[in-house]
Amino acid sequence: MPPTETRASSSSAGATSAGPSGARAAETVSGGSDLPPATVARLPVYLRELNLLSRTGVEVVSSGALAEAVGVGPAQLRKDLSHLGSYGTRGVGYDVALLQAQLGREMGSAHEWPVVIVGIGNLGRALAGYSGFSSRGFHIVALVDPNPDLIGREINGIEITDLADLEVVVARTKAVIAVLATPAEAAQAVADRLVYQGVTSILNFAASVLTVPDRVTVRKVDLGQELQILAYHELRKGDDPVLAGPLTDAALVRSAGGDS
Amino acid sequence: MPPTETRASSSSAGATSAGPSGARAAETVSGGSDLPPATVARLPVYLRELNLLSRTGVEVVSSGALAEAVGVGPAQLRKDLSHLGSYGTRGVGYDVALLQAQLGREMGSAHEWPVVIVGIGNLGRALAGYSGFSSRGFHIVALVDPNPDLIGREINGIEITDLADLEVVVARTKAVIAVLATPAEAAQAVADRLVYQGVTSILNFAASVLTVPDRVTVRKVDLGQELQILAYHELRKGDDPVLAGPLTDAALVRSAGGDS
DNA sequence: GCGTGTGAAACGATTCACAGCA
DNA sequence: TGCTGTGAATCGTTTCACACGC
Repeated sequence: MPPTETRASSSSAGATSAGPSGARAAETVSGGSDLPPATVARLPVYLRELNLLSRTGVEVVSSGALAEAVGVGPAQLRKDLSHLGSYGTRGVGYDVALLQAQLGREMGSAHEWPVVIVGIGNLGRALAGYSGFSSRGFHIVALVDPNPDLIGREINGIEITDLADLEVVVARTKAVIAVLATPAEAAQAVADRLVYQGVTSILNFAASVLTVPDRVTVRKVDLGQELQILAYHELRKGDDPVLAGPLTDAALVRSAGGDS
Repeated sequence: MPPTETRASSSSAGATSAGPSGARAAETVSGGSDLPPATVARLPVYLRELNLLSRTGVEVVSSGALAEAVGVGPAQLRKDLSHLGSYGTRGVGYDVALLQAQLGREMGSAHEWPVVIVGIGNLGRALAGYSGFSSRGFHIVALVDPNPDLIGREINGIEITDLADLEVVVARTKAVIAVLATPAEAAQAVADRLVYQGVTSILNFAASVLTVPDRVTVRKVDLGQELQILAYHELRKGDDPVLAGPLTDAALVRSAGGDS
């Protein structure tokens, strides 16, 4: 019987933890540990806005102002921040620099994370040059692909390595975070090799479900899926059915609303 | 006073509806209308797997099998599907073709959605050629960018148009879905123009918060943010405190777990 | 028997509302 | 006075458990 594994799926779900087996991490004393996932997903947004504010010279923000800027409710922002401790001043607001520091610490902004990208197709190539990675402390240290036409070529000063050498590359660069931009069929096999080599976080752009051991965190980003969700909402907007819309016979009358 | 607007934020939240004003949609009788957002986010995944199954010749799936394949609990899958009606057979499972059809209808898979991409940088270029779009019914009908070096060039047979002509392009192509891959600073201005021109769904790759009228649905995908969330989890893994984190020499014995 | 469909319970996340402190 | 920090209320989602029909 194989050890505990989880399937990682939706674009908002990272999978880790929870092994029914031993583990039972010892509620470590130091920094307050795990925040609610929903909060974790928002912290980067707050952090980005704080960086922006501090660059503009703002020294203090109220929860109201910051919340407005990032598009959440003020109460939610306060609750989120309260999970990390009390870094605000009543009647005043939050010290931007302080909050920035605390938040950055929580998110590991100080670290320089080496990242390996596997699959240098359309998307992988774009990710290799994406400035949003490097600007947030992620260094692309290797590009990996099986295509002989690509191997040896450089993107942004990084040479593309043969997929056959994946193990070597991961070991050499000591990367624990990997980005998967391979075709769906290849994704699981690559993931297995990455994980075996010590990678514990995977950002998966392939449209397939990965099965990984519990200790590995996977986040899936499926661009096609995102558009499909938009299409879903499109379908039930404007009353004009797009013609070719076979269903939708009657009632899409927006607000049918004779009340009561 | 401008009409109701919402800020759209996290990668899992689409914003629409909810206007505190009138609306109050009348619980329309016909086809079961809006599904819970969490369900909507999963339907594309189910659909993809069903397509796969049907291509393999499978004719029936149980909730258990399908759930396993897409990485959710069987109960969740059944509840999700139950929102669209009863398309399964008790004691047997779901007819793949039928379910595929129903689900496809719900997600508008029959439609051919024209899509405009604004911002042909690294990412925009990749998205322009991304097969995951076209294969799911989304046709890239225009690429728009202000860079004179790009205007007139072609990607995948589509010519890049001047951002100045955005309105013309949207009008001509009748696109209601747009993809934003501009720098963060430009995103809001472009979004405003898109919305004014009749676009009602935006997939936003820019790392900034968009403010749009209520009727417009926005989904944000922030790739840097995704990595940051992974980094957060990385930070609280392996007990070895970081120290530039080479850890992993020892314990990666796949199943650390001497059971019990 | 077996697997769907579904109410009910459990859980988590968001919102409200207010006490407490600068 | 004003804004934070937080219990309590609300809302949505997931999970459980079982009745129903093939």
